[in-house]
Order: sequence, then C-alpha cells, then structure tokens
Amino acid sequence: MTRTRRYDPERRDRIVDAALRVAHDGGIAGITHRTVAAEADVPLGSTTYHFGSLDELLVAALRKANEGLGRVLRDGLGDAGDGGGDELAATLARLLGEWLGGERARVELEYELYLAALRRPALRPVAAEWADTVTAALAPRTDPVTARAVVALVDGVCLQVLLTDGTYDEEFAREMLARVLAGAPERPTRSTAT
Amino acid sequence: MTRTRRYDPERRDRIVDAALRVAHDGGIAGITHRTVAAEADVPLGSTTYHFGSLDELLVAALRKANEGLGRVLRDGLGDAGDGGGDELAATLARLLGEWLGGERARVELEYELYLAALRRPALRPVAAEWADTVTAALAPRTDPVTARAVVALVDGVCLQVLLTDGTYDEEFAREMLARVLAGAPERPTRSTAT
Amino acid sequence: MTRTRRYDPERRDRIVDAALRVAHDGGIAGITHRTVAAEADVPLGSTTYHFGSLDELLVAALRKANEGLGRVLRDGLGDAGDGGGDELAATLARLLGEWLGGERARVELEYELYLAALRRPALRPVAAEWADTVTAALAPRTDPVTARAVVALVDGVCLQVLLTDGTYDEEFAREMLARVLAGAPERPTRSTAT
Amino acid sequence: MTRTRRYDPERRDRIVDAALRVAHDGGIAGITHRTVAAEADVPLGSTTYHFGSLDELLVAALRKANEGLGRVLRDGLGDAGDGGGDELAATLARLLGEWLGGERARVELEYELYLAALRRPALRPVAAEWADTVTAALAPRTDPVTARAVVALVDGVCLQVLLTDGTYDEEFAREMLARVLAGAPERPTRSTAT
DNA sequence: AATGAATGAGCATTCATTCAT
DNA sequence: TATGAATGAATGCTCATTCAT
Repeated sequence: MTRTRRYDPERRDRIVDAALRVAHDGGIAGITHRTVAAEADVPLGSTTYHFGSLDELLVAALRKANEGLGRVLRDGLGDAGDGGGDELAATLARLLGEWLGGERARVELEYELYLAALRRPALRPVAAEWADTVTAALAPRTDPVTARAVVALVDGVCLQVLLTDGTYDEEFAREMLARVLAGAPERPTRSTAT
Repeated sequence: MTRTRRYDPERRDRIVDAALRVAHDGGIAGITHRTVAAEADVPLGSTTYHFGSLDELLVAALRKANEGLGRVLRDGLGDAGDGGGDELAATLARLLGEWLGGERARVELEYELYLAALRRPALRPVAAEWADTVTAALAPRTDPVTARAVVALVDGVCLQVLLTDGTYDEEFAREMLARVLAGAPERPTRSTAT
Repeated sequence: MTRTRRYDPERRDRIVDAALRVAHDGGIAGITHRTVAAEADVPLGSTTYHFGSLDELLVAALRKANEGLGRVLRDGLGDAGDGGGDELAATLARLLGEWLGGERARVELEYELYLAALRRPALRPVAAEWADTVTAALAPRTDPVTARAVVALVDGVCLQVLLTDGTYDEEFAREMLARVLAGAPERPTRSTAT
Repeated sequence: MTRTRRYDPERRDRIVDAALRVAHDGGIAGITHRTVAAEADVPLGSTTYHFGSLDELLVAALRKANEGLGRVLRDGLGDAGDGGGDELAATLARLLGEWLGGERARVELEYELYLAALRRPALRPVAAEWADTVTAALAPRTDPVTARAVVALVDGVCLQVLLTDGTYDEEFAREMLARVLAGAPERPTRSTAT
C-alpha cells in the first residue's frame, strides 16, 4: 500500500529541524508538539515518541543551533594572522558584525535558545557548551581567562543590540575588545587573571 | 463621605506586585490572569479589567522590577570616593558580587524580565530603560561610551553566572572591568593616582 | 442571539448527574472530562471550570450516590417493629435482598465508588461517610460496635454477590446477621465490644 | 545444543512479576505496557507478544498475587490447635492483624486486584478463586456456610480498615468472628472444650 | 520468534478572553 | 464599575495496539 510511511530513520532529525524552523519564526514559545509535528509533517505522536518531553526536544534543538557564532569565530579566526590584541580585536569586531548583520531571526533564535537556560535548568549544560565553544575558538589567541571575558563582552554587546533595537557599532566593539585583550598576559598560554 | 473610594488606585498596584511575586517564584511563564489574581487576592475579572492584556501587565511589572541592579550601583557608587578606573572597577565588582550574592530568584527575575524583551517588542523600551539606568549610574565616573561597555561586560558576566550555574568570581570581574575602564579617555588610566 | 446559553446556575449539578450516569454505564474508569461534558451537554471547559480536578468531581458524585443502601436501611428499619436481634436480622436480610435485587448497574456503581477510595485518598472521607450512614441507620437498634460489625458483614456479603456473579442468599444473610446481632449486649446503648 | 533456549518461559514470568511490582507501587491503573516493560527490563514489544491484551496480563498477575491472605490463613490455621469457635476466632483475628500489619501497599494491591473484578468480568473467576482459597483454609475448622460468612466478615473488616484510613481493632474482629463461629452447627459453640 | 518504531485517539488541565449580570 | 461564570482552543503527554523488519 502507498499509505505506509513506516520506518523513517531520519525522522528524529527532521523533527529537530522543524523545531528550529518553528522557533526561528515564532520564538521558543511557539515550539509545541503540535506546531513541530505539523512543520515536520509527521503525526503528533511521533514527536512525543522520539522525545520524552518538550525539554528534551529543546535541548536537541539548542545543541544543533549552538554552532552559529562559534563557527563564525572559529572559521574567521583560523584565517587571521597571529597578530597582537589589537588585530584580534579588529577581527573579532568584524566577525561579530558579519554575524549580527546576517538574518536577524537566526541571531535571535540562537540567543533565545541560549538565554532560555535561565529558567530551564535542563538547558544549562547546553548553554555552558555554547560558552565553551566560543571560548574554545578564542583559545589559541589569548589566555583562557581573557577569553572568558571576551565572551562576556561579546554577549553583552550582542544583548544591547538585540534587546534595544540598537545598531551594531563595530568601532565601539573593536575598541572595547582591544581594551580587554590588551590586559592579557604576554603569552596566550598563561592562565592567571592578574 | 461614607462611601469607600470608588476608583481604587491601589488595586492596580497590588496586581502588579502580585505579578512580580508570581514571576519571582515561577518565572514569567507562571504569570497568568489566574495566578496573579489569586496571588493578589482579587477577583479574576479584576486583572483583565485593569490591564487590557497580559503584555500590558507584563510591561508594568518589568518597569517596576527594573530598578534592582541600577539602584545597587547608584547607591554604591554614590558613596565611593572619586578614585581612578582601578578603584571604580573594584567597587563595581564588589557591588556586583553583593547583588548576585543576594537571593538568586530575585536576580533571575530581573534578568528574565530584561531578556524577555528579545521576543516581545512591547518590552524593548523598558529593556532600554534598564540599560540606561545602569549606564546613568556610571555616568559621573567615566565617559558614556566606556559606561556602555561596562554595562555590556556586566551583563555578560552576570549571564555566565546565571546560565551556567557558575559562581561569581569577583577578582575576575574586577580585573576585566579595570581593563575596560583603563582605556577611558579623560580619566586617569593605569596610573594609581587617587 | 439564540446562541447564548450563559448563566446556568444548575450547571454544576447537571455535571454531577451526568458523571453518575456515565459511571453507571461504563464504570468509574469511564468518567473523563470529555465523556461527562458530552453526557451533560455542556462544553468541555465547563467541567474543568466547575471542578478543579477529576477527583473533585468524583467526590461530588460519590457523595451524591452515597445514599442508596443507607436510605434503604433507614427507611426500612424505621417501619420495622422493635423486635429482638433475630427480627432485626430478618429485616436487614430482606432489605438487602431488595436493594441487591434492584438494578445491578446501580448497585455496582455505588459499590464501585465506595471501593475506589482504596486507591484514591481523596475519596476516603466520603467512603467513611458511607459507612457512617449505614451505621447510623442501625444505631437505634443495636450498639455501635455491633452496628459496625453488621456493616462489615453486609459489605462482605454484597462483595461476594457482586464479585463472583453469585446470587444473593437471603437465608444465609439472615442467619449470619442474627449470629452477629445475638452477641450484642442487652441494651442497644451499651458500646463495649465484649 | 549451543543454542540458548528459543522459547523462553522465564520471560513471561518476569513480565508478570514486573506487573505486580508496578501495581504494588502505583496501583492497577499504573499497569501499562510501557511501565511493565520498563520494570521487567524487556522490550516493549515483548509484553504485547506474550500477552494478547492488558487484561490477559492482569489476569495472570491477579492469579499470582492471589495467595497472600489465603496462605497466611492456611499456614496459621494449620499450626493452631483444634480448639472451639472462640479459639479459632482469636487465631483468625491474630492472623488478620499480622497480615494487615504488614506492608500496606501489599495489602492494598491484593484487595485492589480482588475488587477490580467488580467491573472486569474477565477477573471474576479469579476473584472467586480468591474467596475459595480463603474458604478452603477454613474448611477443616468449621462448616462451609459458616466459612463463607467468615470470609464475608473478614472482607468487610479489611475494607473498613483500608477504605477509611482506620486502624485494625483485633479485639473487635475477634469478638465478631466468635459470634459468627458460635452459631456453627456441628462444632462446639461457646463451650471451651479443647 | 521477537522487536521497537510508529500512530491516532484520548487524556487532564490551563488559559486568555468574553460578557451577562 | 466590577465581577465571575463561561468557553473554545490549545497544551504536554500517555497509551494500546499495529506492523515492517
């Protein structure tokens, strides 16, 4: 019969993708079993079968979306020369600008999933991974403590842009990143804060 | 004369306070007409009567909750001496520690309301106010651009603490705030002149 | 408009009645918000509005159904003369026979609601009321302790009939009730077991 | 020779045991293919493979759980001397106390399975077996009719304890059992002859 | 023979909002 | 002006059962 659609091993992945699409359009709040099932064109029961709870689905989605900024930084920094803090700051500011300049909804989605961890403990580990990914991308270029501060500054700058309908000011970001990076100890491998 | 006041202005405030208490305990998602009405001990219809929609109530609540960190900084910085960037950094780091060290739920609530603006345009102006309040507290001590960067860094540091179950590292915050403040144009930079 | 059906003060009662009708036909397990709403011809939301939970509805239904056997005994014993234990036993056995001889589904319903208390603590108090009602009907004719034993024996006899597709043996019931009643202390008001 | 047994008879038993454990903890209502399969640590399909329906599994479980009170009585009465009704009543009351004094959940489970027969005709024969088992344990000590009444009284007393959160009153049970047994035809009645 | 992916029906419950009073 | 009864839509989730493998 043509009716059977049984055994679809990629079903799980398709559901996660659908969830990301839903969140992309309507925010995390829009993710429900029903909306996701409809978007993925699978029966409702399929979403609850593959994911024990919505949180589980959310974690999977967050994990998949996680790579946006991290990849941008990793790719962008890989090419850059091994200059000093000022050059690194300029590169970071430029990459950030490229990322923020992309589709707004995509950026919002990534940050919304990240920030959702505030009230959903289940997402905390994945949020930590997100921070780690970005930190790791910076690792080869500065010490871990400074890298952590860069992540914080980047997060704060992005938040200002996203939350206040502001525009990204690349020069501002470059300057402030430079200040943070300027204080780094001489060799990237050093890891003490002071 | 014998009539109790017809137009009860306290009623509205009590509802807002109840909404904050509800959000404090169960997050923004916990705010519904029912929970708020129950918490405020007012009839269900009263919440829909005084607030045309839930968003309207949310905005009122956000505006009221907004003053936490801002007030901490304003009060704390008012007392502090007019030292250089390093001293300011130390003071800020200390104040931040005090704020984050307080009741976790209160801190989460303030940030949750702030971050909710990401997906609710109605909250954007209030989120901007939040940032402005913190910036204003810093205004007398550094230039506006640096103040904005400080706000970004503070946000990022708070986020790392809140989103990853991490602990606040005051020394780390002090060091990084010092780096950002050190680059400010007019004020003394790295020199230790009091 | 003819559409409006608002303000129906008897709505709550009608829902309880519908629940009893549903349980009558399909057992307690058949009681769901949907089946009851359909039976009562009210919107689904109406059942959850009037009863905070299914248990609450169940308690109301159980309380309403509670009076079956109790009323039979109260009415039947009221008429009977003030004979000794043997006469009381005969009367009880006859009344029990009349009650069990009625519509089977009704008897099952009453016992099912009563027995449901085993796993639903919320129903325990109502089940206790049930036992108290029957005990109270016997109170004027014997001492409380014996009355309690009569209730136990009656319950056990009914159970045998209901659970094993057996037939009610009035003579058997009369004999055993007489044995229990024969041991009662001389005066009904006495309340010691021995 | 080298093949592990194809037809695995233990599997079926393990599933029944798991079902009893599930019912023990969460009541009959907690028995589902999923919970049982998880508890038995067998694949989901295994439960539907070995049991055509849930009722079939339930019957198997009920039959296995059936022996609790019956065994207590058989064992306990076997040892006891061949005393008269009063001694038998005392022994029965003591045994009942021991059984009810054991783990509450176990007692509830046994009665719940027994009472479930009220609405599930498939369980009726097994419920009848339950009554027969208890009756059989009493058979050597009194006449069949009195034994049946004893079972009824025991059931009623247990029900009062289980349904009303009451406490078991051994003296009460002893007295009432004695009254019923005293009326038995052949055996010595109130006389204490050993 | 055995399994686990799949599914459609159904569940209790929550909710924002409406509107008759 | 103020309220609470009413409601339809939606939500997360569970389940017995089927059936391709």
